[in-house]
Amino acid sequence: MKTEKDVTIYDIANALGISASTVSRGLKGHPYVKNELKKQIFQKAREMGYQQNKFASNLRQKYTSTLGVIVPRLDSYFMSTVISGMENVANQAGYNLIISQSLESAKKEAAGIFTLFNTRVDGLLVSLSSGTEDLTHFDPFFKKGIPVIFFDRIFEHSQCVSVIINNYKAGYEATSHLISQGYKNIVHIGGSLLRNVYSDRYYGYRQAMEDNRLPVGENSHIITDLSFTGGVQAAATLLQQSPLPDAVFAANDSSAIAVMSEFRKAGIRIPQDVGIVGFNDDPVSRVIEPGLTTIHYPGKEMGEISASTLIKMIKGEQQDVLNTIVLSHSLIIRQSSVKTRSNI
Amino acid sequence: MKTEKDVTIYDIANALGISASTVSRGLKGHPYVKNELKKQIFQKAREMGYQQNKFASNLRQKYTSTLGVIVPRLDSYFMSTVISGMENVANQAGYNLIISQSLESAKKEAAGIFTLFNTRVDGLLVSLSSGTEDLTHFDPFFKKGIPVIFFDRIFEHSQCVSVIINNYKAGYEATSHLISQGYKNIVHIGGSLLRNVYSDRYYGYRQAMEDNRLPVGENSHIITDLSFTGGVQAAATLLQQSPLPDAVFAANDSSAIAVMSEFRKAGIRIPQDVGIVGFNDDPVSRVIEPGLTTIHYPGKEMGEISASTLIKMIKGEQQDVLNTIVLSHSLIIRQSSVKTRSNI
DNA sequence: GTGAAAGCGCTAACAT
DNA sequence: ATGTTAGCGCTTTCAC
Repeated sequence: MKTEKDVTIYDIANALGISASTVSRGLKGHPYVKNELKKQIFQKAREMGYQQNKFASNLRQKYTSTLGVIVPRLDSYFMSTVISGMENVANQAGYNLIISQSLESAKKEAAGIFTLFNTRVDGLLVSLSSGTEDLTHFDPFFKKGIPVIFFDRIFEHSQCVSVIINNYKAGYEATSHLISQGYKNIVHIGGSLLRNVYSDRYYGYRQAMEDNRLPVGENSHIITDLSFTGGVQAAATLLQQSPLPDAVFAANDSSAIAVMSEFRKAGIRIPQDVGIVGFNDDPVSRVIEPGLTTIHYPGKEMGEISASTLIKMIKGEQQDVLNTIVLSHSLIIRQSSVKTRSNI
Repeated sequence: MKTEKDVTIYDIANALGISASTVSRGLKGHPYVKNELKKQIFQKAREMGYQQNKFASNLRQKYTSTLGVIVPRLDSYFMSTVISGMENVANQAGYNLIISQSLESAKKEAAGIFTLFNTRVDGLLVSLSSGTEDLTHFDPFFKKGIPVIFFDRIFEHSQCVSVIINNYKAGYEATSHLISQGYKNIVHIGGSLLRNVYSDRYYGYRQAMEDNRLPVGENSHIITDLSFTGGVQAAATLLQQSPLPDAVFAANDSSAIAVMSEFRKAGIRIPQDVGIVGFNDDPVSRVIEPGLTTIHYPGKEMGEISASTLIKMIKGEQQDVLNTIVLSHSLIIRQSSVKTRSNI
């Protein structure tokens, strides 16, 4: 596919009757090169259609100006906002983003990480797959001292910075809100407890229940893949319980909405009969009826902060003591969980 | 940041008492190397923590196994499914994806394209920004014969393959459906006519109106950025018209839903008073009430086909005559546009 | 200020 | 089947 030969700094040097090293220096604004000459070099470079060869440059310099990103899935609203935020920051700082997805498989994750390592990314931005059990596949990065940042779905590691929200608190707040509305028999629909995001939300839920002396039965916790379909199935399970739970706190909006939709089909009124709270503040949650109460989750900011922190680490501008960055979340109260007249 | 020296094929060669070229050949499964030796090489490589240096390899080979992607925005459901599809295919074929977004600005698009060119991507996957007026910023790619594929928001170009759906037909079908339901005063909310996706949908709409001898007034076409907010504004404009239109065909689901929501707030019944059709089949459209009639749009497949075609082109396996790939869409009829008893 | 020259690590022609 | 060797294009001492 590649045809014509590329213009190199040697070609420019020849055309100008100077040496390649001077061209190299001139092109990157080295102070030793006379301004006059610099201009000529730039001029000639443009004229000849010069394109710098990053491989050769990288080969010498040992860095790539590339950040690796690996996430469970690309096709969720939350993840796309995160990545959008990362792209903004990376781009402005002169970094490229190489993106891959694990599709929730630990194996695919390991393979992706390996590829990114071979691609010699300067740093890594990671949100773990639901199946990941340990961090051994990151060892090459740790050994080489290449910075790794975990965001959202993290794993505690002394060498890594984590960017998260306080999922425990969010889970606690969501549940407390339901309790304050008079709901008592509250069920939690969550994801794999291997992942901090889901275990924290779950324990937050439990704590809130306990603090209010509400019982948590063994049927009160359903673990799903948090897909819409998973939510439909969970709803079917719940509909067989008697008594029916009077509220559901789901660890994401998709499953919350699936449950809401199935319950309504079954003639259950939301929020009068059953209250529902989701998680993520997906745009769906504000247009659906009734509006879904949910936890707002700063995706774009999470992406921006993760990327900018990573870049600082790469440049050695980051203090080593930094370990965790916690972003603030907020409970967005809509109609799906409000029994009383008060409304927002 | 980079500390310890990397292990090279020379180190492996030394350790094994053989030459670097044999190691190189062994590592990539060259048939000339004895199986026995191959095993030793792999074994040693793993033992020493060898990591292949892609720069050096690329520098020699002149290709990068990297595909550049540039899209208007990353944070839409449609785009994230497209990219997810691309990532699947690229990854399986051993390609990396470098992704950047133009944020609908022609200037940012040009800058992104330039960076991708310098990064020496082997090929380009592009969906144009709404502001792009010509293709001059792609010239470096065309000149060098690097394959470019346009998907969704395309620009006709003899050297490029385009992957699209038939937006004209989709617009025609959406509008015809509304007409068949008895709606007559149908308004279209669309995007920039510079982009095929929006102009085609618009002309499809017009043609359907014309074929049914329905008038298209000058107020019948509102151009917005197709955001939710844009939809809210469009709704405000429409609410001032008298008579009120009795149906809206919007070029995406976000604005359709915004209009639906605003109209309902104003006491207008959907679909009895006003019928609404969107575009994209965003997951929202099936959970909202009433369900939104919309055009299903195969995002993931569009991504997969674009990527696999690009890879074929890079490898020279693609026939040159190929110019456009049209994927099929379908009209998903839900409640928002159905006046009669028939329902799906 | 500018030039000469030695690599960076890998690959591929050529030799054996 | 394996080794030798000459670059790929750039950066970076070290001279001058």
